[in-house]
Amino acid sequence: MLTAQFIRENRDRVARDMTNRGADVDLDRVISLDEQRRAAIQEVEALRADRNAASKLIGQTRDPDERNRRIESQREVNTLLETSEASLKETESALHELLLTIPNVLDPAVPVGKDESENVVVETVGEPRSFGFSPRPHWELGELLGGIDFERGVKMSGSRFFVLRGGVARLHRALIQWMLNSHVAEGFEEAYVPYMLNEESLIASGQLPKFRDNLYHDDEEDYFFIPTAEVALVNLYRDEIIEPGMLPMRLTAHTPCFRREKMSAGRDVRGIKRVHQFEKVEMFVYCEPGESEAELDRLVKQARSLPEALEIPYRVLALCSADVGFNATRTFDIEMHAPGADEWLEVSSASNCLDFQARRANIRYRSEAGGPTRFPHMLNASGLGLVRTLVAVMENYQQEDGSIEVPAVLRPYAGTARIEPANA
RNA sequence: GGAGGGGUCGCAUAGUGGCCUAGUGCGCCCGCCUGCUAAGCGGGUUCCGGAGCAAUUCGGUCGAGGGUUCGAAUCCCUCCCCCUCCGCCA
Repeated sequence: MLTAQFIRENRDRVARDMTNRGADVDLDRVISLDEQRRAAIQEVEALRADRNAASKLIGQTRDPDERNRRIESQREVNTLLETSEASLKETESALHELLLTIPNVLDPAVPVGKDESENVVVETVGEPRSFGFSPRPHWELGELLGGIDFERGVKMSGSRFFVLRGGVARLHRALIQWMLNSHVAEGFEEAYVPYMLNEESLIASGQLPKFRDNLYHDDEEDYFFIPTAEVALVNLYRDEIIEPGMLPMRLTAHTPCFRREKMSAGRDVRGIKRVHQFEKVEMFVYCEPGESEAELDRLVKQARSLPEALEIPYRVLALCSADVGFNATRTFDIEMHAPGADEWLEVSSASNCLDFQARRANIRYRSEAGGPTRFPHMLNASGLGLVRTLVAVMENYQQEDGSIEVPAVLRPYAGTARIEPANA
């Protein structure tokens, strides 16, 4: 989160960024609450200092009358203290709750725009494939191959659930394995993390309090299902001080992601591009503040190496001010081309969050033993999001008969070079 | 889920209402000494916040939150986590 102090000292910049994001934030209220808070702290602490001194004196007083007199007068002061403490607490929590709802500042390089249509394509690599026939969308391919079963997914769960079978399921799993190995080969440490986290963790990562509606929650145990591995990776070092020599720390994890997406029924309904449960391989970085810009470049480079290796056309977008997420200061998306439906599918989003999450999660680091503690910068990037990557592979590698050629890099994982229509 | 035991500074421990301004050892940091290293010697070392240009000073912090008290690491209540045994279980 942004601190009250930062907002006080950078009012104009913060106000401009909030406007460009389209976020309605009451900065005046932050500043006045912060003033109130600091005044209240001074009052409370002066009274507490009195009390401490008086108690000490009472402990040393031998004469019983004198002692009782002092206890009596301290009682009076204590009622004052109680009132002041209560009002300090109220002010502090009001300020804290407000600060938790304020998004990160924007990197000056972020293009200003009012919605996703103003995202900027910074690079397009490769030409959309041309076929000697009319390429099918993935839902047709899935049906033809017996590889994507929508009806049974809906039967056992509900709308926006699906089942993968046979070669398509293997291709899906192969992508995960291959992507994890690619990241590990580039120095990322693989991690396996819980899929259900407590409320504090979701606050630390920025999901709560604002985005409660997008999360699945177990009421009985008070666990939240992760909407992305990022949430778990942010919390790895929550309330810890990272020791010298550990940064930059680059991690990768494969997890399912659970999202309520109770948005507009009717949008992206066709196929499996927008579902409640999907797999994702995530990359995550903890680093020193001076390194985060370079780390963002590195993440984007690592993410785009995957469509490169798959030989699928893709493009890189710089998200505009209105589309950069709550936690991020700057974000690049990667979209792969899907020729069946002729559309660009978002398969990765790489963001620099600066120290925004580190402050929420109370994560600090030391660059040298005995040195001061500082907040590290944290970055995340999908590498890549499944289902959509699978869709892109299927649509790009489809053959006229509906079978799918397995991309060369995936063959060792999929154990086959071609996925044929089932039973036919 | 049941019964017991426990959570103190990076680690290990001491601490049963005021002498705790939380002691000691290890580790770590700075310095001294010594061809180098180790050892030795001296000093420092929880974390967070407020005020101040600063030296500094004040407050909070003994798993978390409440309570009792002039005063709580210490007493009481609730919750969380860990350990042992039992039950259940992929």
